[in-house]
Amino acid sequence: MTPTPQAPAPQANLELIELVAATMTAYYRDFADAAAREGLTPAQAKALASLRTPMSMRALADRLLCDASNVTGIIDRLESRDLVRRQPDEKDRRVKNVVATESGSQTMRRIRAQMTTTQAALDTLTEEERATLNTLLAKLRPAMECRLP
Amino acid sequence: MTPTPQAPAPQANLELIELVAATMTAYYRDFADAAAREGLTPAQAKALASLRTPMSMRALADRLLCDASNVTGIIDRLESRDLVRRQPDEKDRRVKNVVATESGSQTMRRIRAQMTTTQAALDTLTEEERATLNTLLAKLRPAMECRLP
DNA sequence: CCCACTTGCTTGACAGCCTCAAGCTTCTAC
DNA sequence: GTAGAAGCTTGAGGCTGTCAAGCAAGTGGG
Repeated sequence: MTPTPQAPAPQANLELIELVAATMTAYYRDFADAAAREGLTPAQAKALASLRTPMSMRALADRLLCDASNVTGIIDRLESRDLVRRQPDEKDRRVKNVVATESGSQTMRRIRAQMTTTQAALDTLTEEERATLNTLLAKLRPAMECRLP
Repeated sequence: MTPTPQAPAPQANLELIELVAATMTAYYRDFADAAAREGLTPAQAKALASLRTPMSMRALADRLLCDASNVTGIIDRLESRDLVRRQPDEKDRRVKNVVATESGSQTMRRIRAQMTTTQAALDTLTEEERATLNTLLAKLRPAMECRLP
């Protein structure tokens, strides 16, 4: 497959891609720092963040795009701190549903609140600019999340 | 500096932050997948990507925001594959400058070229939209990268 | 019913990432 | 010089990630 008929000059995207990379790196650092302040690793915080709603181990592994055995370890460590609980599923006794405890939810709220760099950066934009960015990212999202082989 | 006089309702940013998070996650996955196709871990690819220009171990550790001892291991593994070389510095004999080999540079170019999901996603935007996104991210960048304690 | 098969979760082995503390060599400044 | 700082490496130890193997529990065909 050749590139789209009138593909944008690849050159045109280079700077943009670099900007996306830089933004994402900064965002990740902000997230990791906030998690660390609560004594969580990025992977633990990511798992906890996914548990706004309860979820089986399997579903969590799919969401985090990693092996189920990896999730076992992460949830073990969260559970040993009472941030999360494993509940047997009623219908299928193989399944364990993971639920955030009240303490886990509070921790997650604190982490979100402590991502001050991202917040502050977004606040340097005008309201209109934020709206535009929102629109653009929303348009970008589906294609970004589409999963190739 | 306090936030702008009429700071945006925090509510206004919630969706935007979630979009940034989603975009960042997708971008990182694209990067990690492309690196994996070349047999590199994300950390190795990140280091290699930083070596467009040669750099001391110390400088690399600062750039990657991690401990110098960590960089030793990463560079060890890259060097054992001839993607990178340590060169003694002429002026300061404590320093080792890390240089990407030709093979290393080629590998990095292939990784960048294989980040097809990100490329394809950006191509769903019109030329004008890409320009706007570029402007917005460029404006966002300095505040995103500013390092708080 | 029973068998084979699949699915959900856990365990163990092993590699890589990451940090800290300790150590070596080489500057740098007094 | 000599003390201290700076650059790099090593070793210990925890976390993340993958794979292979195993157990328990659901599923479907004969």
